[in-house]
Amino acid sequence: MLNRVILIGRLTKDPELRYTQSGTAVATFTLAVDRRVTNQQGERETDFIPVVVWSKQAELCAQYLNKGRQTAVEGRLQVRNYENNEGRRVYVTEVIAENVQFLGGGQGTGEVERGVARSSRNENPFADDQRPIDISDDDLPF
Amino acid sequence: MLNRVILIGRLTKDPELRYTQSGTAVATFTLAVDRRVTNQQGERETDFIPVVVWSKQAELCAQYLNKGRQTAVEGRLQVRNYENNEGRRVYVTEVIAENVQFLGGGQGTGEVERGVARSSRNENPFADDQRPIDISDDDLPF
Amino acid sequence: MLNRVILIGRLTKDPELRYTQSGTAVATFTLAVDRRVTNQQGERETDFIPVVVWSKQAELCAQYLNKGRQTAVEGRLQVRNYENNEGRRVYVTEVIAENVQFLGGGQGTGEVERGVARSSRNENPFADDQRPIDISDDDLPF
Amino acid sequence: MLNRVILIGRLTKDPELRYTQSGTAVATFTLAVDRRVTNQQGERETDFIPVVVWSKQAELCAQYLNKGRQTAVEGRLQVRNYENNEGRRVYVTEVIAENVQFLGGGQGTGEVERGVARSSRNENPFADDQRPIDISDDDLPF
DNA sequence: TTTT
DNA sequence: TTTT
Repeated sequence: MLNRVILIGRLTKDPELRYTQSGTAVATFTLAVDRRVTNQQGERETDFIPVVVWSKQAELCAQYLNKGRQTAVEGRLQVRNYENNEGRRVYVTEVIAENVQFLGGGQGTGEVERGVARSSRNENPFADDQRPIDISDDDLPF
Repeated sequence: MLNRVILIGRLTKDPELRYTQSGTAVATFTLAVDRRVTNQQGERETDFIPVVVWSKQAELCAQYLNKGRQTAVEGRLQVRNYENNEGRRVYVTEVIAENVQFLGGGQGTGEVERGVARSSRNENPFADDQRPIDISDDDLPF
Repeated sequence: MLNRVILIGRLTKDPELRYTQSGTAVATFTLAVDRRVTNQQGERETDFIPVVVWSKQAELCAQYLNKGRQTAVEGRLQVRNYENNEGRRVYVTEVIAENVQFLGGGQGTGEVERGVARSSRNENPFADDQRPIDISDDDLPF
Repeated sequence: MLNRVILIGRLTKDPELRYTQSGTAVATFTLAVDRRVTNQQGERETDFIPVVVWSKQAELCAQYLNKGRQTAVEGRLQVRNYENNEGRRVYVTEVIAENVQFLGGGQGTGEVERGVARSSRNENPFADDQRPIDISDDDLPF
């Protein structure tokens, strides 16, 4: 009925961009989100939260986001399940992003803003490669 | 840095109430949250989202919530991991509730509102039983 | 960049339904939202928050919501300003709803659930009256 | 019952820091939040949203935030009203911040991080001045 | 393993 | 499997 998630954190790696059979773009990345309070040992823990972005915005993420970049994500929680190769049902909880804001930088720190093309600085195999890979169109949220 | 989740859904079962070694109450339940859009087969899917509530509010949940009850939860996303008995690392994503609102029973099931004591109508083994069980105090979010 | 509001409260009156010149429906109502904490005098205060709903959902609100009904609203904060008849600039802050959930009547008032037609029980002049009135199409959020 | 606001925007000016009679710090500032969609004239409008921060966090805001700084605010909507000098009741809607995240910068863009003392670069009369001023302790949200 |  |  209502399902809303808002996160601000940093990417643990560059996003991965894939395409469904029907050609829809999907980007995935993990956000490291520090907890506000320290634990009983006085350490600040971090949650690592998987994020999925679809369509046009997936391509923008692949183009402008990279490891360490501070990012805000607004979306909803979704639970997928599948059978793993040992025949066990595995549950995966992800945030399906509806709005992604690229932070950290703004006034011009990041390479993004300084105009360095992303494809020139990393090994992302999807940068120039749009071949369809193994993601079901059933996972499309629209 | 910022981690906020807000859900409205219905409990799939009565909440389970447990106590850590140090005596802190923990309630757990699953919220069934319908998606707003239908899928490509025209069906409305549902996400089943695990919720954890601590302390005083855990006891209130055990007392007033029950299967089917419509409920709003405000909290944060947390990812725990542990090694299962096959030696595999399992990741569990849960919503740690900071605020739970008991809403109307919808079609009017709500025994809560009609004043029927919960302990008289179900088999919840924890209703009268506060013995400590196997939850680590390390999981305490405060 | 990011602007998200989520409220659960009760309508202080039946919603008002109007139409812009171009025929778009607009519903407005005020949500009474109790604060979670009491003030220094030990009283629980309430915020009265104006909500605006557009289009199809405006008509659903006019049809199904009424005074006292518990409701969840998800939307964004918007600040309008206009000059009043004394030539002073007045600022109006409203929540523009994107998603409205009709919740259970709580104490069991919910005529909605009991199937009593809304138009038969109130004086709302808009119930059978769709004449355009004075709302600018400039206020349309789309 | 539930009242949650999350904003990301930029400060229109440096924050103002004041103290209540009883010595509690209060910071106020306005966040400029761009709308995601353009209006019917193709322009991107901006909402200017007043934010109030209390206590320790108010002092941190006065110390580290300044005009133009990108900031995330999590809090709740509150509506105050008072009688103006013409005897009219005026309603003021503000976001009471519970969590403020200083963005834009991070890796060292901002003067904040480069260690330039705030008091040396602006005229804020409160920078070295903690005299109590006219804010009622009744407005304290705790 | 799921709620209405 | 993790970010600053």
